[in-house]
Amino acid sequence: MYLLQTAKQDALKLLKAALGKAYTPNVDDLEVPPDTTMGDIAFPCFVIGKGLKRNPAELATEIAAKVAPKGLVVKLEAKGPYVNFWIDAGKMAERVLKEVATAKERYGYSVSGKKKRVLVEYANLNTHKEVHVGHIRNMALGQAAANILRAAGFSVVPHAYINDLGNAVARCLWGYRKFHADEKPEKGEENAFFGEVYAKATSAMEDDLAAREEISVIQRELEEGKGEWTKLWKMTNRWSLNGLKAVFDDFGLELEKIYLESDILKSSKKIVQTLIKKGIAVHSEGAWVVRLEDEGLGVSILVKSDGTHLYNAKDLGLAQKKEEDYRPDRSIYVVDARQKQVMAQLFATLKRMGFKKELEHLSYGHVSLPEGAMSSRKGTIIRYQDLMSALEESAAKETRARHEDWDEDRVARVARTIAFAAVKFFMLRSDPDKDIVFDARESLSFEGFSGPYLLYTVARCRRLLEKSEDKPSLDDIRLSSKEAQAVVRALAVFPETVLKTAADYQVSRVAQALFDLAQAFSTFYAQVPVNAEPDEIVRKSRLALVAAVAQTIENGLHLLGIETVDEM
RNA sequence: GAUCCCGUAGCUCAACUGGAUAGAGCGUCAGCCUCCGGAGCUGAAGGUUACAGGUUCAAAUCCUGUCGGGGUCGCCA
Repeated sequence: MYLLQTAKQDALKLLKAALGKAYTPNVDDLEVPPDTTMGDIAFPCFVIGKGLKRNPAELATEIAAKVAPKGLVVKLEAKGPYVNFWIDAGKMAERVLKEVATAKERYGYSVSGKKKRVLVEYANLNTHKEVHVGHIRNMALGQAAANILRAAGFSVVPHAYINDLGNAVARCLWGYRKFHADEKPEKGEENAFFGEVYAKATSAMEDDLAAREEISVIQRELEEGKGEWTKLWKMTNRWSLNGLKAVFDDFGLELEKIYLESDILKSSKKIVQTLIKKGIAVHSEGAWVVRLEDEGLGVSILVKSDGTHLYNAKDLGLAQKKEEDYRPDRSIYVVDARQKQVMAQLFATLKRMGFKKELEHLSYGHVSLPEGAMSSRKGTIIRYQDLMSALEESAAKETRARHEDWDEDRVARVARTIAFAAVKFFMLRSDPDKDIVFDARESLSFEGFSGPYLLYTVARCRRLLEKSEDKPSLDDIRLSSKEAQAVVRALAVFPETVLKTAADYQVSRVAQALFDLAQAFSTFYAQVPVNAEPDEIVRKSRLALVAAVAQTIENGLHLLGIETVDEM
C-alpha cells in the first residue's frame, strides 16, 4: 500500500474511534484540504452533522478533542466544520522516497485491475485519407489510456481497426482513376497523396449524380471482392496501409493487432443476415435498419439501399471477432465525440444480439484551429507529417543554439523526442471530452504547461545527479524545507492519480499531476541548494529527492506515451 | 424543429465530480544568472464562473428558463 493510502487508513481509524457507532466513514469521505497549512487530509462533518442533527463545526471540535494522534497522523485539529489531519512529514518523506526507490519504473503502479482483460480500440484511421491533428489526439489518448490501465493492473490489448473499404475508399479510387491514373505516391507521402485525391474526388462528385452512381458501383464491387476495381484497390490499399503503419511506428504506438475492415466484412454480412432472420433488422425505405427509436437512438442503418454495408454493420462483425479472439472482460472504444450516437446504436444493437460484455465509448472532443474548424476544401488541414516536421525543426533550432558542440545526429534525436513530448502533452493536458483549439504557435513555444517543460525538469534532475560526487541516500532522510516537503507531497499523490485515472480515463489529470510535481521541484531547485549543500546527510537526502522526482516524472510521461531525455 | 454537449481572467485550460479564500499556462508589467541548466524562478495586475430564477448548511458544479457557440438527427464516417 502506498503511503497516502496508509495515512488515510490511519486517519479513518481515528475517526472511527471518535465516532463509534454513529457513523462509519470510508476513504471516499476524506478530502485533500485546499491549502497545505490546513493539513494533509480533511474530513468534512456536514453529512454526519445532518444525520445526527448537530452543528458540524461543533462535531469537528469534539472529534478532534476525543482522540490522540496515532500512526502516520501526528496532529489533528478542527477547523470550522472540518477535521484536519497532518501526516508526519519526516515519515512521509522517508516512506515516499523509499517507495519510489524500490518500485523504480513501476512507482505508481498497482494490481487493482486484477489482470482483467480490457480491449482498447483506437487509432482507427482510414486508408485513402490523410492523417491530421485530430487523429493525433485519438492516438495520444488511446495510447495513454491503454498504458494507464496496464499500470493499474489490467491486462490490456491495444488494437486498431482500419477502415479500408466503404464509400470514402470508393470515392478515392474513382478520383484516382479520373485524375491521377497510374501515379504512385512516394514513400512517406501516401497519406498526403490520397488525402488530396479524396478531396478532389469529393468536390468533383458533389453535384454529379452520374459520378455518385459510378462510385456506388465501385463500392459494391469492392465489397464483393472481385473485378478491376478490386485489383486497383489491392494496390492502392497496400500503399495506403504502409503509409498508416509508418505513422503508427513514428508515433510509437504499440498495437497488438490491427483489424482491417476488408477482413471482417464477410462475417459482418453473416451477422446482418442473422439479424434479419431474428427480426432485429428490418427492411425500410430500401435499406436494412435496426429501429432504436424506443431507446431514443433513432434508426441505425446497416445496409444501404444499393446493397453496400455501413460501418454500423461492419462494427458488429468486428465486435464478434474480438470476442472470439480475446474473450475480453471489458471493451473500450476511443472514438470522436461526434459519433456518440453511432456508438450508442452499436452498443444497443449488440445488446439485442445478446452481447453481455461491458462496452464503453471513450469519447474525445473535436480538434479545431484558432481560425476555425479544419477543412480540406479550405486547405486548412494540419497534416500529421507537416506538423511533426515543423515541431522537430523548431526544437532542433533551439537545441542547436544550446549545444553548439552537438552533432546534427544528436540534435535531431533530441529534437524529435521534444517534438513528440510537445504534441502529445498538448493533446492530453485537457479533459478528453472537451473540444480543444490547436494553436500551432503555442505548441511550438515549449514553455509553461508543456511536455518540454517536463523533459527539461527531468534533464535538470539527471544533470544534478550526474554532477554530484555522492550517491543519494535513504538511510537518514532530512528534508525540512517547505519546498522539499511540497515536492514530497506531489510525489505521494502520484499513485492515486494513476489509479483514479484508470477508472475514469481522465488522462489530463496525470498530465496535471506531473506538471504540479515539476513546478514544486522547480521551486525547490531555485531555492534550495543540492550539491552545494555542505552537510553530507542533508545533501544525500536531497539527492534522493531529486532521483525520486526524475523517476516519477519519467514514469508519468511514459504513461502518456512520452519519452524523456537526459540532456536537452 | 428534435436531441446531446459546451459557456470560468484578454487568450488556452483547471477546480479532487456539491465543500474551505475559483487556480495554472500564455500574454502584459516589475524583479532574479560571482550555488548546481533562465525551455527556469519570484511577484503584480487581471473574475458578478454568459444571464435570471430555484434546490440546501454549502452551487462554477444539480434543476428550470433565456441568450450565445458547437455536434448529431435514414443511406459519409
